[in-house]
Amino acid sequence: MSDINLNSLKSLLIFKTLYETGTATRTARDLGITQSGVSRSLAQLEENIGIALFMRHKKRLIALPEADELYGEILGLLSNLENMKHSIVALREFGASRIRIACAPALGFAYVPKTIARILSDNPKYSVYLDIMPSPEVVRAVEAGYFDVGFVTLPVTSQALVVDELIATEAVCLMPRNHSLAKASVITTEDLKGQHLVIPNQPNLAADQLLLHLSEKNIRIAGKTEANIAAICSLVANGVGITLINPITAYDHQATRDDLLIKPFKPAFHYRFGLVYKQNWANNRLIGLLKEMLPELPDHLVAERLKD
Amino acid sequence: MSDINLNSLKSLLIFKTLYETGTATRTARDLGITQSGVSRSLAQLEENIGIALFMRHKKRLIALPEADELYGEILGLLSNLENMKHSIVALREFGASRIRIACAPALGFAYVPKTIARILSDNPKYSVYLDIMPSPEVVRAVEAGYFDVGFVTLPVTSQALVVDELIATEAVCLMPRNHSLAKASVITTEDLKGQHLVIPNQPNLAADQLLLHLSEKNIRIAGKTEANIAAICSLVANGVGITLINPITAYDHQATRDDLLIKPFKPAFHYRFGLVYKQNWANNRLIGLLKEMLPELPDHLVAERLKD
DNA sequence: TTATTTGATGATTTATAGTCATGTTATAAC
DNA sequence: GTTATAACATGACTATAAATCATCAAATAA
Repeated sequence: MSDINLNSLKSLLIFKTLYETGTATRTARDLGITQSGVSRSLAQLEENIGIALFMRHKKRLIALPEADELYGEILGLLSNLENMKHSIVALREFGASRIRIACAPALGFAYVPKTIARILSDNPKYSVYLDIMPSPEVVRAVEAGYFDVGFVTLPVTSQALVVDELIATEAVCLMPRNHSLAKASVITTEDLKGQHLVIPNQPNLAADQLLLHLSEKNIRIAGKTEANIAAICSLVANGVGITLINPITAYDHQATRDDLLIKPFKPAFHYRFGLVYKQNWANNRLIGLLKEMLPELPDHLVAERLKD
Repeated sequence: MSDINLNSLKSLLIFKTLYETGTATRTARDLGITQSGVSRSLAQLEENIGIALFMRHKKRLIALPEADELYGEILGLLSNLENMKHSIVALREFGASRIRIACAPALGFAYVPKTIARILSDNPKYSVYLDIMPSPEVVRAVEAGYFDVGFVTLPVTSQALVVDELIATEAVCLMPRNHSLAKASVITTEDLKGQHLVIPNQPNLAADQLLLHLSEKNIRIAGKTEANIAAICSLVANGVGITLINPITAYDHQATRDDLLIKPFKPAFHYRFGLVYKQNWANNRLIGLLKEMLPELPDHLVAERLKD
């Protein structure tokens, strides 16, 4: 008597139709059941919620004020339910349509946004949430469930996540168009002698390798500026110095300004980027799209072993 | 496969708990059912909506991205349902909690609003909708279902509605405090000779009776002003003339200004007010309250036969 | 290796929802 | 007044859906 049991939405639907049509017979016909079924359903609903909803007067069902109010409530609930059904259809059709992406800075400012834009132009239904953070934080955020997938600089060590390698490239040298090295076709470690270097302030495998290499070869640079990766290109363009940087970031920035030059660099410092996610996302359509829709890199930037 | 059958909310609740607890065993314990029931319910839900929600991996259930989204949807739906249950409990406790009241002007500006205020101060849960219109329109509006109850001037003829008589009073004479008749203790028809009368412009039994009576007795008045009942008292207070009016309106207005006098009038012109509503509201609690909570009238205003 | 935990499944029971046949009451038609 | 029609209720029955029991298989912890 006291606790309301609304597991069966059917009785609510029958009530709603009854309220709208006014007679049990008509309701039964509309819903494709029998009149006695409607009568029973109503009686049971009233018993269940402990409220008389219709007055039985001269063999007619007359809606009581309580029925008016319940009807209003039910309209809301049923429309909510209808929305959910639509969402389910969409889910079935397109799979999960929301993805939270954490992205390392190297890819986060243009490369991944470009990818997302491509996906969304084909499938406007998806919702995307994108944030940029250093690779180690990306890994932690995905492990913790704050994000669904992460773009990271490889290698990463995480036994909880699936790691797909996506891109392998070699560092390139970025310099102002009017730089003294502008005519060289390839830049080497030797060329850096006496130069001012601009390097990322985040721990960075390639930059570390470079500095180690310079010290091994006993090459002295004029000085260095450490900066956030988003600011490096601007520093270079303004003549602060030259930088060794992953080619994706380099091309992303060069595309928006004409005062920068990109040069190959020897020896090769490798950058590898990948996607990390939990096992349960393995067969997800959005993950698939993220991999498929990555912009092509200029051929000469792709490391040999990924070219096949 | 294609049409979604969500008659059973139970499966949604089981899914929700499963999503939250992470294991079917725990879910079963929490919900007081068996583990096999949970397993079956989930399998059936997935089959029903055509979406895999959990990945079965090493005898564990791992939520898929689709489950994340469905969970969000279900939270909304279930909170909606919870609200509805609360509404139902309130309905059971207090009956229908919304009432639409149509009211004749005589009672609509102060008497009924005062009643409503009393009811709401005791039971803030109720929602009230109040409108003012002439008695015949009140009757039609209630018959048509646009309003739940109506306060009307009696008599009314409607076989579709229940009519409860609430108040029987006699017309009183309202005049400015500085009027020449201000010293009389009782006003009679004779006293109206040569006076300017202010009367309601709506068809009105008492006013009609008065005019008939005056013409029968061959009493000539100086002139008359017909006005909306809401404006009559202001006209009187400003010296336009005197009026014969129902005592409720008279006292309502006199209470807010000190330049008006109320005098008994002979012979008696009766006013009767009543409540009209459809049969299905007969036992409604709000109707009962409306009757109970009417402000007391000063004793001398109540007609003899209602005094008991 | 053993004990424990987890989810899945066949067989069975239980509970629910609905039908059928019929009854009663009211209204409309003749 | 009689008859036909239409409304809702109800006892008895049935089909369907839901849950259980008992048991299995896989994984993990002791």
